[in-house]
Amino acid sequence: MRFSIRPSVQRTAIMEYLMNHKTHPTVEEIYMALNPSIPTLSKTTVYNTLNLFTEKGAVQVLTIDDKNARYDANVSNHGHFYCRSCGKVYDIFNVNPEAYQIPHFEDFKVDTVEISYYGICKACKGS
Amino acid sequence: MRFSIRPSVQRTAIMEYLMNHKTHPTVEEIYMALNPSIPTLSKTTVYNTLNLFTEKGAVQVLTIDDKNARYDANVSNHGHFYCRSCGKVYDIFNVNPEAYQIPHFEDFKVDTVEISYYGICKACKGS
DNA sequence: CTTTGTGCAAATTCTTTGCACCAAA
DNA sequence: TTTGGTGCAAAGAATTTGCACAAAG
Repeated sequence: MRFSIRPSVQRTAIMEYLMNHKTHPTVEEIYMALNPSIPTLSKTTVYNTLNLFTEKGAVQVLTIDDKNARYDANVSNHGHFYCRSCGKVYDIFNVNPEAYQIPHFEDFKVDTVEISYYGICKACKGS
Repeated sequence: MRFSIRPSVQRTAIMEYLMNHKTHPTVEEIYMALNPSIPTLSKTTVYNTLNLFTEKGAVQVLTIDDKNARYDANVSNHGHFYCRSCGKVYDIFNVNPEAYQIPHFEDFKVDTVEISYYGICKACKGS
């Protein structure tokens, strides 16, 4: 693992889960998914690990959902859609790509740009 | 007050506070600011009122700060900068205005676009 | 041995809910 | 006199913290 993070069974499993599930999972979802294969896993460790990954820039936290933090292993420029009905978070690619460029402001040193779309997804619209 | 919201002392005070303080205050900040002039005011009412305003589209909740909901009475198209050091939220106008247009996606019906910038503000940089 | 990681339990913080009382139409 | 608003206390939910034990270098 690059980013100078020492691997462990737990850390590797969490990173692999994030890379294989591009659903922007919550801490709870990651914990529930990995607990069967790592029965000793604690939610504290999931929190610790995701905080570490975030500090090191290995993953991005999305604040799109005010109830839970969502994690994304894709750190490249893309947006997200949050369905107000089912709560799922979807990736949005290739929309206003220039808006993701880090702007240079007089009074603020920007390091991250987050673009979030809110509404209802097709699946929920039908129901 | 338009938006078909019945006025009350509390509601009017909260809306006026938001219109006069464009600092994207938290529930706590609004409560603390108004409590001296309305001693009976409860935090529950601040929550109730802001939820009502949000449902009616009279104010916008910002999810930029994962710790607290921030409220903005300016519902027009603009972005926000969050200082990771002091936690203040600043308005960002006239940057990529086209990115605030509601996009039309095949699978998602979008009603809101939120653009958030994260970093360190000038005041915190110096310290 | 010394540093780092894990995980339990407890604490903290933000927000919502249930319910009784008050105010307005 | 019925509907809607307020506010207290309690509940709920997400996240962090303190600490002891385990693992790794």
